[in-house]
Amino acid sequence: MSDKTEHLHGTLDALILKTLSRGPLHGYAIARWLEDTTDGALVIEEGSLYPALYRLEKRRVIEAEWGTSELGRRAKFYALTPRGRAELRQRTEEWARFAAAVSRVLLPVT
Amino acid sequence: MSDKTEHLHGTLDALILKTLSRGPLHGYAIARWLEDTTDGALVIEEGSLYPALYRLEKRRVIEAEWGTSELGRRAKFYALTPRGRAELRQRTEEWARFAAAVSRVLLPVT
DNA sequence: CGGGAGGCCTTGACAATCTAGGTATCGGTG
DNA sequence: CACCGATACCTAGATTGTCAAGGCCTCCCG
Repeated sequence: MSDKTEHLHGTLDALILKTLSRGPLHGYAIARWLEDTTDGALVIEEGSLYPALYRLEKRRVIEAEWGTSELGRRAKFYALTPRGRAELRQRTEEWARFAAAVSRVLLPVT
Repeated sequence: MSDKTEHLHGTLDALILKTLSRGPLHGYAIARWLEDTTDGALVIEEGSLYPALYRLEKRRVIEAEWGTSELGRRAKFYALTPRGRAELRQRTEEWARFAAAVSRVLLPVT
């Protein structure tokens, strides 16, 4: 239905961090939230999501804790660490610069 | 000096096509032009560029012809095919949607 | 003569994503 | 009751595209 999401490359981490910046969430909810708030423009495959979460946890930019979801299911909640906030700031800035550069090239009508 | 350009993933093809949309250029000039017009925000490594050009040529969205550069050197000039123009349109649209979605998530201050 | 810039190319490593599976629980429906 | 879809997690393997680092050749300039 929608795009090749290969674009995500290098962006997923930032998206996850940003999603968590409004409070802890479990993995499934992160994917849901991203897809919902972008009206399906972003599709987060579970095969990308969980490895990404694991990476981020290992680098201590997020931390995990088992809990119970809104629907009463066992779920692992992730929260941003201070390092995570710092990294989010930096990644966001990188994205902004990159996106601006690409848009400057791509969007002008020739 | 500048960013990790890993972001390029999936975007390089579109950037090349767009660069060629203003007329044939040789590989080296494509990289130069992209870096210049983005003030160095985009850095195109030759190890990414030439494989990309080869891919695009094989898919017949660009075609190559040997010629002579402005400086009198042997150089391979690439030109957009009709299929290339179509693909450029499509890729540009995809990028726009993707970038809009990511920006919508990433840029709001929380 | 040496070196840098212009030009092209390739090999191998690496990193991130996707595909496609798997597990388990719960709620609703035929 | 049997089943299926949604919720929730996880993983192995293939794929892909980028990067790093090299090599090649020619021209020009100091």
